[in-house]
Parts: sequence; structure tokens; C-alpha cells
Amino acid sequence: MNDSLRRFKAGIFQALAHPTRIAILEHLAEGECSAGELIEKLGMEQANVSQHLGVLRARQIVVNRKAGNQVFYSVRDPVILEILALMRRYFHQHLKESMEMLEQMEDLPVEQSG
Amino acid sequence: MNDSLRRFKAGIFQALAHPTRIAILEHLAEGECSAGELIEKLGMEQANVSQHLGVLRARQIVVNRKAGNQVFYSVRDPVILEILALMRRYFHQHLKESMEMLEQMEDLPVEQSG
DNA sequence: ACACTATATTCGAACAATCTAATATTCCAT
DNA sequence: ATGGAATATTAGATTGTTCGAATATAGTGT
Repeated sequence: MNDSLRRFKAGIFQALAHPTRIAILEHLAEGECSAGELIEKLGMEQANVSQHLGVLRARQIVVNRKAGNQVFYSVRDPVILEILALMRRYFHQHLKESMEMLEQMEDLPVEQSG
Repeated sequence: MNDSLRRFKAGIFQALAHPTRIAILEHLAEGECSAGELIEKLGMEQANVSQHLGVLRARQIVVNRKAGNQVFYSVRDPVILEILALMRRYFHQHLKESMEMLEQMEDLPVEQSG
């Protein structure tokens, strides 16, 4: 009972847990946007962006509207954007540790052979 | 903005994206708690809970304090709890769809009349 | 019907996360 | 030192996620 609620929440977090999907949502925060525009802005493979949109759609984080040839996406509920805004705040509050974490994530020293 | 910033955020969301870790954080929301208490409250394997605590620790979402034999955990920054509270709000605002999603997720039969 | 554009889906390999069982560490008491 | 309790770590099988390539679907104009 409580666990399925948590599985639901975990599912939403899982959907947010990818840099590309965060980028998509940050673009959509400024308003509705077509799939094509997103692909262009992100500079990524069409199929890849479409797959990520699929993940967001499956969780109903975004909704879409067809207009002729195109599909326009938007964030269904601004609460999701509030969550992203809080995450930004979290990042800034812990800027120092965050930077260290980023450094570790990015320039992992390679083990020396010998 | 920067992709590494988004990778950082995605990492936090990833850390939140598991029912057990959400349960841990919801317990910790009520105050500091030892690993043992968490294990008991959750009714899960010791190693498993410890691994999940490890994930939360790695992202610095929780901090710990040793007292003798025991290790007490707490949430480092209440912003994380605010994020969880927003998620609860999100769930309630979309209760209907959420329930449908849960049913699909679990393949539970809906209450049948008859 | 045909070509063209926009978007979605499927497939399979590469990679990451999760679980259990076993083992290791740390602290306290004797 | 030795034993026992609390917690952490490792190993390995399993499952889930992500990517690019290829393919499919749907709408538009002719």
C-alpha cells in the first residue's frame, strides 16, 4: 500500500534521472515546444530525443498535442517545474561540495598500471 | 546550461529513484535514526538497507554520525524533504491517473462488482 | 497513388543498478 | 586478545536503462 505509493514516486524520480530529460523539461519550462525544435536545441539524434520524450510521456510528466505534421510537447503540471527549481536551489546551496562531486564524476583518475 | 550541471541533478534524482530509498528518507524526515532502526522499520535485509544508505551517502543526501556501536543517519538538507513533499502533492493532484498508473504497474485487478 | 517531412517504435549490444549471500570492519566488554 | 553486536563492503547473477541504426507510422502537398 505505502510501498506502491513509493514505487510511483520512485518512477517519477527515475523519469527525471537523466540529463537529457532534464534538459528537455528545462526547455519546456519556457513553454510548449515541438519535438523537432527540441531535437534541434539539444543537438541530439532524433530517435534518442524521441525515446526520452517517450519516457516522460509514459509517466505523464509531459503531454502532447498534434498539429498537422508536428507534435507539440508541454509539461503537464508545474509542480514538476517546482521540483526542478528546488533542485537548482539545492545545487546552489551546496555549490562547493557539488563542484567537488562533479570533478570526481568527470576527471576520474585512471588507475596506473604497474 | 551546462550538461555537467544536469548530470549532477540527474544523479540526485537517480538517488531518489528507488522505493526503499524514499522510505528511508521518509523515516529520516521525522528525525535522526540509526541504521539498525531503519532496518527494523523497513523489515528488509541488513545488507540491502546498508547499500541503499550507501547510495544516499555517496550523493551526500544523508549524513551520518557515529555513536559507539551505532551509526545515526539524518537528511543533510531539508530541501530534499521539500522535494519529497512536492512529489506527494503531485501524487495527490493526479490521484486518478496515478491510481491507474499504479494498477498498470502492478497488474492489480480493479475491484470488480459482481 | 507518390514523394516528402516529422515523429515514433523496435532491435540488440553496451552499460548501470539491484539483489542475496558471504565476508570484513568497527566498537565495546570481558 | 577474544567474542559479540552493529554496520559496511564485495562478488556475482539478474534485471533494467541507454544508445544508434534501421524501420514504421502519420500528415501534407501534388
